[in-house]
Amino acid sequence: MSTPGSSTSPGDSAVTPASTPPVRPTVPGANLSALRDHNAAAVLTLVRVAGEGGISRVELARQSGLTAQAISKIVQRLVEDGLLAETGRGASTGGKPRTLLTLVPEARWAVGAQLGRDALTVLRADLTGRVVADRRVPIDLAGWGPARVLDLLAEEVGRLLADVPRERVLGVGVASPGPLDQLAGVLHQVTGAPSWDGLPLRDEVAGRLGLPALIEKDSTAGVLSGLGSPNRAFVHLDRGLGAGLVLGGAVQRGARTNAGEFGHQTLDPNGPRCRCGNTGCVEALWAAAPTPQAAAAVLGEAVANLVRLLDLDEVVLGGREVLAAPDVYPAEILRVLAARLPDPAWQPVTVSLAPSGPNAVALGAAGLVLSRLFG
Amino acid sequence: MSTPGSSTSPGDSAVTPASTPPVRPTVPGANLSALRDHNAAAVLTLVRVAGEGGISRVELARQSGLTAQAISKIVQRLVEDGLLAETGRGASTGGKPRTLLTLVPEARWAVGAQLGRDALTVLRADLTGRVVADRRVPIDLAGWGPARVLDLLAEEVGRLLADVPRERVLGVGVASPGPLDQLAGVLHQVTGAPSWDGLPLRDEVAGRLGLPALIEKDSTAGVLSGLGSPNRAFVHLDRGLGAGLVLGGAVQRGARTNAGEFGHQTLDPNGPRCRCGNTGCVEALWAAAPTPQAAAAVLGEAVANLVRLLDLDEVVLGGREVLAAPDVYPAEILRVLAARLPDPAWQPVTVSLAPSGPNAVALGAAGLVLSRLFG
DNA sequence: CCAGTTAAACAACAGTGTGGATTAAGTGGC
DNA sequence: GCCACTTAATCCACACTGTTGTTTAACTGG
Repeated sequence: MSTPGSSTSPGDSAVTPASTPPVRPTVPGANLSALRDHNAAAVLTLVRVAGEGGISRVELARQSGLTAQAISKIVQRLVEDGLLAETGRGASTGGKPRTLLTLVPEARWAVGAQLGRDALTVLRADLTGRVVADRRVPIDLAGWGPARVLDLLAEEVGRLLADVPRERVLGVGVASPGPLDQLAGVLHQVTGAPSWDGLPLRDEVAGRLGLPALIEKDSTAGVLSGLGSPNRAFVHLDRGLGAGLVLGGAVQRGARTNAGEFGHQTLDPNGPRCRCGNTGCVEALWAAAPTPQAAAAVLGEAVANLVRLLDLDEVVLGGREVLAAPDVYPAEILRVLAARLPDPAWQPVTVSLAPSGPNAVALGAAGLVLSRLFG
Repeated sequence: MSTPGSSTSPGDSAVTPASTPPVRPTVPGANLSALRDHNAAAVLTLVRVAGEGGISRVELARQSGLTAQAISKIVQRLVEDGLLAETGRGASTGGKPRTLLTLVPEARWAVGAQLGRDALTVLRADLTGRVVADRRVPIDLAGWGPARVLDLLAEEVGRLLADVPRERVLGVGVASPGPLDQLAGVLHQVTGAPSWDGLPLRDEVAGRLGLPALIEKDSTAGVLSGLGSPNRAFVHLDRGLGAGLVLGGAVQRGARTNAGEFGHQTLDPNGPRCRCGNTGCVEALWAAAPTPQAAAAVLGEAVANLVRLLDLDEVVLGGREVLAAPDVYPAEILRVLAARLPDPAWQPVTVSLAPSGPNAVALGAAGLVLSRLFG
C-alpha cells in the first residue's frame, strides 16, 4: 500500500521531485488513483482537524459522506502507511465504543523556510503542523546574493534533518518576498535585490537538498500556517503589506500567482506618496502613521474593505510589525471593523494574531508541503 | 445510462429539486458515482469551451488527462444521453481522421431570471449558454411585494417553457439584489424593499414552477454569464456597485455567501458621504462624478485595487450604467489600469463589456443552473 | 494496391466504493 | 452471572470506474 499521492494519477503531485519536469499542468479528469488519493486526503484532513482528541471511523464516515466500509478500508491503508494510529476509545453509547484515530506526528516531516530581507528562518514541522525545531539566522538577501544565501539555507536545513530518515521528509517549502512565479518556481525582481531576479529558486533548492521543493510568496505562505476558516486572510505586516487568501477553502494565487497585493490600494488620493509611485496607498498611510494605534487604524480600514469584498470571517495577523505591537493591532482592527461593518451579520469576523508568531510564514511554507498529503 | 449528476453521490447536486430538503452540505468524500459525474462534467466543459468547431476524442483525452478508452466510454454515455453529438471530422494527419464532437444545444434548457428593482428579466438558454428567448417586463419590486412579482415571474417562465419538454429543463436560476443566503435560498433585507426580507425565494420559485431552483446575488450571477478566465471579475454597475468573482476557477461567495461588496471600499476619506454611512466610498464618488468619463475613472481606481489584490486577468463590465456609456467605461478603466499597474507583467488584463449586454445577470443565473452539468 | 499511420472500439482486468451479513465489544435489565 | 440489545468495525460478494493490450476502422502516400 502506497502513500497517498505517490501513485500515478493525472494532475496530482503539487510537489515536484528534484528530478522531474518542473510544471505538470493540472488536468480536469480524475481516475481511480486520484479518487483514492482524494479520499485519503479528505480522511487525513478530518483527523487533523479533530486534533489530539482523535476521531472515530463512524464520525469520519459521517463527515466525509463515505460509507463505513469505505472508511474502514481507507483507514486501514493509512494505518499501514504509518500515518494514522488508534490512540483511544470513545465512550459507549449503548454498544461497542468507538475507536479513536489520530495522526502519527512523526510519520512525515515538512521543512519550511522563509527568505527574509535580513533573516533566514528554517523550521521542521511534523504531520500535525507543529514546529519541532526552528532556527533564525541573519542574512543580507540583496547583498549576499543567491549562492551564499542558498548555501546557508541548505546547511541549516541539513542540520534540521540530521536525524530524520529522508524518506519521511515530504519536501521543503520556501517563502520569499514576491513577486514570483509559483508554478514555474522562479523569482521575479524582488525589490532591491536584482541578483535574485529570474532565479529558479524551486529547482535550486530541490537540487541542493535532493528533496521536493515548492516556493510561495511570503504572505500567501502565511495563510497556510494553520487551520482556519475556508474564507480567511493572513495579513502580513513586514516591510510592506501583503495578504494571503484562502477563499472557498482553496489558496488563491491569481492568474500570475501574485495575488495578495494588499498594500497598494488607494485609501486617500491626497495622502502621502508611496514608493510604488501612486499616492495614498494603505502602505504609505500605514508607514506614515505616527503611532502603532494610528497605523493599526489605517490597516483596519483596508481590512474592512477586504472583509467586505470577499466576505471573510477570519483575519489572521502576522509579520514583524504586528509582533512589535501585539496588543494594539487586533484590538484596533476589530474596533474599525465594528465601526465600518455595523451590521450584525458581519459580526462573526475574528481578528487574531498568528499563533505561530515569528514562524508563521516559514510554517506556512511547510504547510504548503503538508498539503501534498492533506489535499 | 443516466444523465450526469442524476445518480446518488455524496455532496453532488447543487440544484435542489422542489421536493427535496433545501440544503445538502457538501462533503469532502467522493465515490465512484461522483467520479463519473466529475469526469462527465469535465468532458462536457471541454466540449463547451471548444465551441462550434467541436473537439475530438483524442484531444479530450489529452486535455482531460484521461485515457482514450475512458474518454471513449464517457463520450458514449453522453451521446446516449443526447448531450453530445458527432458533428464533423477533422483533417487526417496520416491516419484515420478525428471525429469531432459538439454539444447538442437543445438537449437541455436552463431558465434565468433577474429580479431588478424596476424590471424583471427572464430568459431561456440552451446547453451552450446561448439565449434563445428573453423577455423584460417592468415591475416595482418594493411596491408590489413578493406574491405579485413571483406570480408574474411564474407566468413569464411558463411562457418561455411553453413548447419545451419539462424533463429537458435543468432548472431556474434567479438573480436578486443582495444580501441573501445563497445556501438556504433566502433573501435578506433588500434595501428599500422590506417585504422581501426573509423570503425563501428559492423554495417559492421552485414550488410555483415545479422545477429545481437556485438563487444568486445579481453581481455574482453576472460572472457566470459566459466562459472566461479562471481569475476574473464581473463588475456590475447598476444602482449600486457590486462584483462577482471567479477565482481559481471557482465562483467565490464568501463565508455568508455575500462576497462582492465592491462599492463601499473607501477611496477618499474626504469624499462625499455615502448612503452606507461612511464617507468616500467608491460608490459615492462614482455617483457624484459629473461625467461618465469621471465616473469611469473612479471605477478604474477601484478596479485597479481589485485586479492587484486578486491578480485577475479579466474584468467584465455589466449593468445599466455601463450599457448607458458603453464606449466610455472599458476604455477609461483600461487607461487607469495602465497608469496604476504600469508593470508589463500586469498588462494582459482585459477589460470588456459583457457580450450578453442587458441579459448578463439573468444569463448568469441560467449559467448557475447549467453548472449542474458542467461542474 | 498495399504498407503505414492514426482514431476509436473491444475485451479482459485491477481497484474503488457499496450493500448485506457477520463478528467484536460494550450497556443494561434481571 | 446471564442474556437481550445496541453500536462499531470488518468480511465477503459485487457493481462500476478507468486502464491496459488488442483489434478494427479509416485515411495517407508511395
